[in-house]
Amino acid sequence: MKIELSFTEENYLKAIFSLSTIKESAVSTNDIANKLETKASSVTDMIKKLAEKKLVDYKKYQGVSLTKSGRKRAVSIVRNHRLWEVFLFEKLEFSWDEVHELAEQLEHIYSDKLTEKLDAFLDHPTHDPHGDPIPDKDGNIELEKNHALATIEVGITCVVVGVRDSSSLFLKFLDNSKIKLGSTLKVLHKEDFDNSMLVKIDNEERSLSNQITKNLFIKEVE
Amino acid sequence: MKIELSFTEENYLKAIFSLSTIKESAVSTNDIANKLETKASSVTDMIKKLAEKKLVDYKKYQGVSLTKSGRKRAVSIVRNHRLWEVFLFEKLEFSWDEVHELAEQLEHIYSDKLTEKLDAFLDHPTHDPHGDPIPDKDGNIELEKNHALATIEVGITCVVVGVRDSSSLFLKFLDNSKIKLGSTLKVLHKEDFDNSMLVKIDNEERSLSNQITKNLFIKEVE
DNA sequence: CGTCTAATTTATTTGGGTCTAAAAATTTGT
DNA sequence: ACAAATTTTTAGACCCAAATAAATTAGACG
Ligand SMILES: [Mn+2]
Ligand SMILES: [Mn+2]
Ligand SMILES: [Mn+2]
Ligand SMILES: [Mn+2]
Repeated sequence: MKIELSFTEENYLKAIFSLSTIKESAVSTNDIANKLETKASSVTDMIKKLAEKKLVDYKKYQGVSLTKSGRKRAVSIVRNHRLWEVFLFEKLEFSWDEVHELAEQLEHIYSDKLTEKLDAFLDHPTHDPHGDPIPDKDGNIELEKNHALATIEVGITCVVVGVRDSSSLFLKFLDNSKIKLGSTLKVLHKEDFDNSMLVKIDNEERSLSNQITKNLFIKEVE
Repeated sequence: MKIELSFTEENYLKAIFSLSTIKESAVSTNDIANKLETKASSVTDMIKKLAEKKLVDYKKYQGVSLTKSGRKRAVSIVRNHRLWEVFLFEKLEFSWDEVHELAEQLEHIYSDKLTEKLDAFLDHPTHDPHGDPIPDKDGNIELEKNHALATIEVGITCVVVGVRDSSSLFLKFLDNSKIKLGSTLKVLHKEDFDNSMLVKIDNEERSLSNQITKNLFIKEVE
């Protein structure tokens, strides 16, 4: 019922999906090569294969975009990935910087039934441990125009809802800084010189570099 | 720290392990070929690769046996497999005839940490849903000289502790027959003609063919 | 038009796994 | 003990997925 794809093919679909949510237009060969750390020529090859299988629309030199079924497949991999991350984080008590790597493996174990059972077992979570939304069974994914902490005005209070950078390094830094999803923080000052920010968190004043504030997604609270 | 092996290499190790628990001596090329549904020549090829990697001891024409490290690896795959089966069966509520296929995939996701976390989450189970023993972290595995129901004398009462055949067909048959691990049954009669057996189960008399009694592991109760 | 950049083609490579057919070693049966 | 049968190993080839370097081409744009 669901065509067999290799891990690599699935990873290409995921990459194209993720790139096409950033810029709305067709995705370029180079961008994909870049993301997957491979060469443009390899990407062209793979794109042809995926086009054969009707997973992408492809016109030479015009970039590539997912078809209905390609998008569906990509989203289901993302759903799988994020559900496994929740499982690893909540049930097995892995830390949020460890889950991604394992989920990269687990996401390819494809079985609709497994995914749905897992989803039910986890009580239909809506977000993964990094604050990213989990697509529903039908492939609908909440597209939240996240704003980064960096964009917030002085005086506003907000709560952390996600991270842009899920690298182990950044996540560990946040752990050490006692910043996690749900943490409340108030912007006290923005430093024009280096774009760093002074915030109050846990009744403590802390300076966060632009590198950090760019990568923290927040929601304002009234 | 743990050498990378392909799925196929791991499956060969598992096959050799499983065959060498049956007959104590070195395992023959043909037996492996048979088990993995491949050709003897392919097996020889693979054995050489595994010997290179010091996972098996191999002398031409003398069959093959696992080295310490080969055995360790094989056992850890089996451990992984059976823990995932428990997870799928107990937590996700898959039926016992569905879990094996998925576990064949999941067993290859190798991460010591994942295995140990899973083990703890499941509360250190000792047996999988088919009654097979789960090796411990150090690779010790209970070798129970299982006897089949077929070998039991008339008049004895016993309890089902495992199955030899884990095929979906057999397991579904058992489900339909309301026979499961822990079921108690008493042998009323053995039919010499076709080796079938008359048993009392759930206060009901039932005739079980030799095909069935050969594949049910039991423990006598006093 | 000419030039630059991005994309594609082509020809090869690498790695993993398998197979057939023929040769060699071992086992079996008398 | 020896020929026949069986098992195992070799040698050579094939196939597939994926990647690459190098050469070529298309598009964009001043
Ligand atoms: Mn992730
Ligand atoms: Mn995530
Ligand atoms: Mn199994
Ligand atoms: Mn089992």
